[in-house]
Amino acid sequence: MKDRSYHHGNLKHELIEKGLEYIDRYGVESLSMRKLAETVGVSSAAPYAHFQNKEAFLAAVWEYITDQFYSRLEETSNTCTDKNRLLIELGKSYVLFFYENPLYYHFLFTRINIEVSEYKPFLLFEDIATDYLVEHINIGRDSIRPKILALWSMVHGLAQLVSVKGVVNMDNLGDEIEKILSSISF
Amino acid sequence: MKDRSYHHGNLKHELIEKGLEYIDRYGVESLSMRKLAETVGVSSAAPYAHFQNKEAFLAAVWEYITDQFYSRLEETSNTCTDKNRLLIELGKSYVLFFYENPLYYHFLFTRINIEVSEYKPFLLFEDIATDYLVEHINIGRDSIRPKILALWSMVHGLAQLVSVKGVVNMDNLGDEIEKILSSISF
DNA sequence: ACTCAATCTTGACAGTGATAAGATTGAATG
DNA sequence: CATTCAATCTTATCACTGTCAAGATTGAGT
Repeated sequence: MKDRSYHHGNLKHELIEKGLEYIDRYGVESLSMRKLAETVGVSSAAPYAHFQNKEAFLAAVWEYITDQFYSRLEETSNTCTDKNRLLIELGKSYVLFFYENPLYYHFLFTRINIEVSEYKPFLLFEDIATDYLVEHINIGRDSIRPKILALWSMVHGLAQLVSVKGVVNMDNLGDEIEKILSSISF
Repeated sequence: MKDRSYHHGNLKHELIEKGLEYIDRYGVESLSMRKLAETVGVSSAAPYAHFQNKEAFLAAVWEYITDQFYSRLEETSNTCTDKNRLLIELGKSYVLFFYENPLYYHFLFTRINIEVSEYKPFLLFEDIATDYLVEHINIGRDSIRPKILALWSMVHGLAQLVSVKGVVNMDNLGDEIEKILSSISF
């Protein structure tokens, strides 16, 4: 907590946290390394001791947010007692996470070339959805893939459409999402 | 076509076209007004005679791309003879448009605060989907809204997920999309 | 032929990402 | 405890960006 010392002591982590905060409020577009450095109380070149360049810094923030997203899904998965509602609850969490932080969606999914097999939140959703469908639908585990993708697309798309004005009634968003997700069948 | 004349003659339109081309190739992130001006063969401040600022310019490009998107959907709607396949074909066009121009999705849906009732491509999709469901499902026109949103979310989400590596088999993407879209029912 | 508004250029400003050179330090070593 | 050294931070600087004010150029209408 030595605010005035030459060595900040916790700069790397604080840059990520403050950067996250800034992105959440104003978006990536207007984030600058210099402003960020000043916010943290450090010279404009200091961040480059911890990150090769701005892109590398944003990548770090990207992983940070991804972890939050994953944790949210994981928590939902763990706390949901009614297995019949697991898929719906997971979908709700998926959508609500980005409704609560609209700028994250943009930031997470448009900057970096994601590979599905390496993106943990996707894999988690896929696993749970697969188990669910195997349990509730009478088809084999292999012919299930298109349904998984349909479901996933729906949740993923809804996560973004929710931030479009006028699409969904925002008053009781949870119910609204549930109504939409459960309006189709397999 | 007077390339060397003081007055360019067609600057505004050419800026939009070249800007579009650039975004398509490298993304919005790295687009600069100065480079663009140089590309077109004009001084760095010239664009500001036609656009208040960079944001206004990007807004113009945004409308330009939106028009293309809308035209694509409209054409599909007009040329599809089999009314039973209209919805599927529309969904395919929706997804394929962004597959062919992956950077457009990012550009269209993350910069500007869209209002549904003013976004023509959304309205078109909604109209067609509504007609289709009314025709094929035995429920009233009012209780149909959640299904529309589910369908739309799915198509919209798939449009983005398709650009994620490893999600869909790219060899015959059209069939793949159709398989996914038709794997659910209402 | 003249005028004028639209268009374009030049020159400047502050803010940006980034790098090189050097200053400061905490921690490990003797 | 003194010394060393690598990690960390500052300062100075670079090329580039968006944008504006001032003035130059021109085509279209009088």
